[in-house]
Amino acid sequence: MSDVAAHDAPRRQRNPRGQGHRLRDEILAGATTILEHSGDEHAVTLRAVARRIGITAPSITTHFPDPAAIIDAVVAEQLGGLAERLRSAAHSTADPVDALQAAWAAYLDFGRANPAHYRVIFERRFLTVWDDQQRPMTETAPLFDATTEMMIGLLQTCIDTATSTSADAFADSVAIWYYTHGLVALPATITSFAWPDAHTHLATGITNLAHLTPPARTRTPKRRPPNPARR
Amino acid sequence: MSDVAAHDAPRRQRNPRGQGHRLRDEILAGATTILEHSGDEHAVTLRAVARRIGITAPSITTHFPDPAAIIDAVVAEQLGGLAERLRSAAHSTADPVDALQAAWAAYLDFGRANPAHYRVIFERRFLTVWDDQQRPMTETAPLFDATTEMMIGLLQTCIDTATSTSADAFADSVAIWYYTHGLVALPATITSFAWPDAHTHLATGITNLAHLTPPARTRTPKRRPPNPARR
DNA sequence: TGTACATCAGTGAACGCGCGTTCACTGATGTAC
DNA sequence: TGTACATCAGTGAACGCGCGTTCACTGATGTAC
Repeated sequence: MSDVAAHDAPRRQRNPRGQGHRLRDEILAGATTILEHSGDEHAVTLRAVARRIGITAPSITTHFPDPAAIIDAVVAEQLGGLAERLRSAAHSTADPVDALQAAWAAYLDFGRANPAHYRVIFERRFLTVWDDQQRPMTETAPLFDATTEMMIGLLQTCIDTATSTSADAFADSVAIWYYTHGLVALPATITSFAWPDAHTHLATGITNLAHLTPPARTRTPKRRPPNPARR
Repeated sequence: MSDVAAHDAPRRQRNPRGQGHRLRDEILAGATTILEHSGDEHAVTLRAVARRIGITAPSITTHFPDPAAIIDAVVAEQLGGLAERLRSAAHSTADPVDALQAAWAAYLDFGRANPAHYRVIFERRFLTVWDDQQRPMTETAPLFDATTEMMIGLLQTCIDTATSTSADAFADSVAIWYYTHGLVALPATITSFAWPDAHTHLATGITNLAHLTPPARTRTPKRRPPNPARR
């Protein structure tokens, strides 16, 4: 009936002896697809994933204790993808201001292109970077730290090259993060509001929050009707 | 077993004839409590709400067709509470800049004091302000519009009194909204990161994004360790 | 003032569904001798 | 080179659970006459 059910794998060849761990990747891929199509992490059940990749539900237990563990693994994978995009964008130019803008634009693009994955990373009740016993998640924690450090470093470089008058690269980077998160998340939730153009808004927001010095991007004020138009 | 189950209502007196609609309020209150305690909208099931207020599940159907309708009603109610707080804060002072700051500080406080209710308003997949047929939700839509207009008006007043150099009250109000949403939502999700003080951050963020003119609040730059501390 | 009836505000048992979990099993492939 | 056995990668039936939904019912209260 559902889009997900329509793509059930009909038949499947068993992995060769010693290659059972390959199923882990298939489970992850199946869960990622279900998440993307449904937009709801609760749609990722053991049985739904099993149906999709053509195995039985108990086979998943070997690799993941419960659905939450599958989501954790999807989060780790997606966070890796996001980190790679940010790093790539930051390295796309030698100009410090452009690098800062490009990295946050990549963050915005990732969030808009992958709303379900963005949600599961940044809107789940707890992003499991550290587990219940405050032990870092092996994959996620160093990646998370390295990425935040890189983003802060981009603003620090602007400060060091006198293209930003920011007095606190950490605090102002967090400010940019708050802003960009809202830019991704609010329009995704409230679809009936007439949100302004995201990329223009991002660029001017970063200019303001990062205290970028002229020549900064110019702002073009617009007239608007008394009530925001609806789609 | 759970906190929710521990508060099951043991006995209940039936509403007098003609007062059946009172049950609607009890259902709403029960759902609000479950949401607040569990932090998860999926915990609001017909049976869970029924257990909590001491009725049977089918009795709810008279008032709400399904759990989503209950959540919609909770959202409408909570949005009303938020709107009232914003309005009250905005009217607490005659100074335009203080009024702007106070209103957004009230937004921040609401989000931090009621994380589960904030989530269900602003992080559900769709905020049902308009329904499937693009008809406005009777209660929610006018309230939503009036509140956004009021918040934009606060910045417009700053512009009109020359305490803001903003050229676009709408765009810059949306910018503040993005920022404040991030300030509420990101620390709620990522609890292991050393977030800076929220109220200080909010005040300086608004100052920057609203182009408030001096005498503005001064920023006190801080040193920080190379890696953010963890709790 | 009685009395029969209608209505309202729910109850309580039963149903099917999808879920996670269990447990005995299957059948291909490698290994010991 | 055979053959018995162990291991691996799963299968498939069955279980109990909470869920939304159905349906016949109950019992108090108002209304018509």
